[in-house]
Amino acid sequence: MKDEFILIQKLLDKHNCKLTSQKKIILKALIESNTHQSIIEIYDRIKIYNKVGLATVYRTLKIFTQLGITKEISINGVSYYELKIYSKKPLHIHFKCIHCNSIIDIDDSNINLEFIKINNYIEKTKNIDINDMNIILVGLCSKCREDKKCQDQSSIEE
Amino acid sequence: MKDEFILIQKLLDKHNCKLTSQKKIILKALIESNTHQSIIEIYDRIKIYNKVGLATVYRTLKIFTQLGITKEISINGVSYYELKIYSKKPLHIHFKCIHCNSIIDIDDSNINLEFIKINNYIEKTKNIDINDMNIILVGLCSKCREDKKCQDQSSIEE
DNA sequence: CTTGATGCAAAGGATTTGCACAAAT
DNA sequence: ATTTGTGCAAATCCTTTGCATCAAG
Repeated sequence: MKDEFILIQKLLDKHNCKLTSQKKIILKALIESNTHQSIIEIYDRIKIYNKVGLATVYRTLKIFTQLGITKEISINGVSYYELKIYSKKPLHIHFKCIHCNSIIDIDDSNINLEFIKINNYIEKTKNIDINDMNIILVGLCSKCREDKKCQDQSSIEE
Repeated sequence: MKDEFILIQKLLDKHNCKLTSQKKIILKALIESNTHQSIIEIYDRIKIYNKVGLATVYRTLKIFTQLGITKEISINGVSYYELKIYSKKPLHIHFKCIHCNSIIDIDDSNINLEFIKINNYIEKTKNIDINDMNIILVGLCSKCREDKKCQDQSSIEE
């Protein structure tokens, strides 16, 4: 754990930010979870054992995102955050099921490779710099897809 | 214009929705603009000549999006809408400049083709149905990129 | 003792909702 | 008449901000 904080410490230092106990608590929550979390989820999780204000969670994750420590994804007007540094899945896309509303990570090195290629192509042809890529697929997850199949089946049988 | 409303009329009928004068006004605003617009932008645009409430714009675009008439994209907690049916660029991605905050459409048939391939691959390997794809790239647009270059240049010269 | 960080409560902006009324079959 | 849509204002949800206080060099 200590090791992981060194780079973050440096990043914060560079921007005159202090690695306070609250920031450590929030970082811990990010490290412990291996997926995106909303502010409220993070807040509810840490407030049980620690005294941290909601506003601090908002402020901290905003700073973390500016420094590239976390990544922010916005779905239906709500922001979710996940660790970017040290992540086992640094580039991954999200899938939102229209039926059960769950948000699933899709992490596949073949896909990631394709996206990197596309990004390079866009950067060259459009003369822009791309720092980040947010992809959200929307559709039916495998579970709801099965459920729906069964449902359709039974309505035919009626 | 009339022709374009027939399919929409049918879609609305199927869901027991009426194609009211307000819905026509909003549709017109969507057709006239060839890019994404926020609710407020649409509202401000139409309220000059027509009496339409803000809530109606919200309600209408929610229905339109459910029926697949419009597409919703959410950036920084704000929803933007664009016509999906009859669109000249049915599949396109958005780019947000971190410097000037402008949101630019990127429409390129090569890119679109690649995305379709990736979608097919994901559908097969992950056993899901994909209805929609939201892609937002974040970075520096060509203009700000140039501005920054000049700035860096001058700071070197100092 | 100065600078930045925090917690709280209040304010803000985007969106939704309750309700009485209007429109259209 | 019945159903659906509308405008308005109030309510709601997520997020930001002002301010007094706290923590640390």
